[in-house]
Amino acid sequence: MDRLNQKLIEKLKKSGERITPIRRALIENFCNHPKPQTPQELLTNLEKKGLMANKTTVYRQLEILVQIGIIQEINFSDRSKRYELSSKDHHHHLVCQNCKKVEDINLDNDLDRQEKKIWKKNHFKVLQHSLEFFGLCNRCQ
Amino acid sequence: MDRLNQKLIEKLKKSGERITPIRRALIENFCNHPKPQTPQELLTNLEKKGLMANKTTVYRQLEILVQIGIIQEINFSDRSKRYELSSKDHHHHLVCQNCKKVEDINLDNDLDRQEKKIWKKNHFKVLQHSLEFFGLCNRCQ
DNA sequence: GGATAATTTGCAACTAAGTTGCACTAGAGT
DNA sequence: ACTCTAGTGCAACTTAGTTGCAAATTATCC
Ligand SMILES: [Mn+2]
Ligand SMILES: [Mn+2]
Ligand SMILES: [Zn+2]
Ligand SMILES: [Zn+2]
Repeated sequence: MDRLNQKLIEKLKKSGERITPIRRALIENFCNHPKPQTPQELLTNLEKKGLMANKTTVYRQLEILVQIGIIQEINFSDRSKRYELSSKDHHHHLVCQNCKKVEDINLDNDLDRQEKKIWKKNHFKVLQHSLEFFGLCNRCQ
Repeated sequence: MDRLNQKLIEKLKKSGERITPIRRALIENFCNHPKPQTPQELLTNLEKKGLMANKTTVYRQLEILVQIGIIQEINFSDRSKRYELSSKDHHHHLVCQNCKKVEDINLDNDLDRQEKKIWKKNHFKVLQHSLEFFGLCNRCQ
């Protein structure tokens, strides 16, 4: 966990970005929270750690961290986007509509096959996809 | 096309809703435009037909039409949600990132299988999912 | 057709997410 | 320590969507 933290800071540095308290805190936060977070939630979490950041800054940092590939954007069809550490294995989510718990799920081979089919059938070149499942977790049924 | 129109008006009426010019126009619009539209686009399209509607009204009608099941909400991860006629066969979309063209695509058996697997493995009851593909259409590659 | 009651509509004011320009601050290399 | 550039905060703005309420419209009953 702390190793990951260091590794990501290195990655930031190598991309030519400066290491600032806010960036450090954001990365640390992402390393410790597996659940995809909204900018608003991030802002609150930073405050809890005693760092009064500005929302403009958070939005700007999120954009940069996405570009570098440290985090990724996820869409749960609510008002605002969410962000989580980008993992090596591309995955999707099971979102409980009741308790809001989020589970990771991995079914990538299948999606790859789909995209190849799409290429053959529709001559459409898929560059990315979004897939999320909504329902009830084992506790909430 | 015109038959469909009538059928949907009937469905509205049976659900206890009144038939108003705006509702008529909205349904007609959905019948004639296959592409998923934003509330803003809908508003503009109604205006083109000479119907000056209010945005509040459009938002309220969209909510009702979704509840009745006449239209469905789609999320292309942009700023605003989109709406299209709900078809009998649940489907997904290929969205061209260049020309914004939208193609329908049907791969439901596979998703059903996935959801059964998810049930067995994670004990998560999937109630709905969102899946959209983004990339380049045959013309734009 | 006209009165009535309940829906629907429009308006204005509001919330919430996100963006922009600009002046000020603070990292990193010398 | 100095300098230059990148990062930050603030205020003002945009855009999507929501809410309360008064006025207009629809369906129903006579
Ligand atoms: Mn995840
Ligand atoms: Mn469609
Ligand atoms: Zn749950
Ligand atoms: Zn295209």
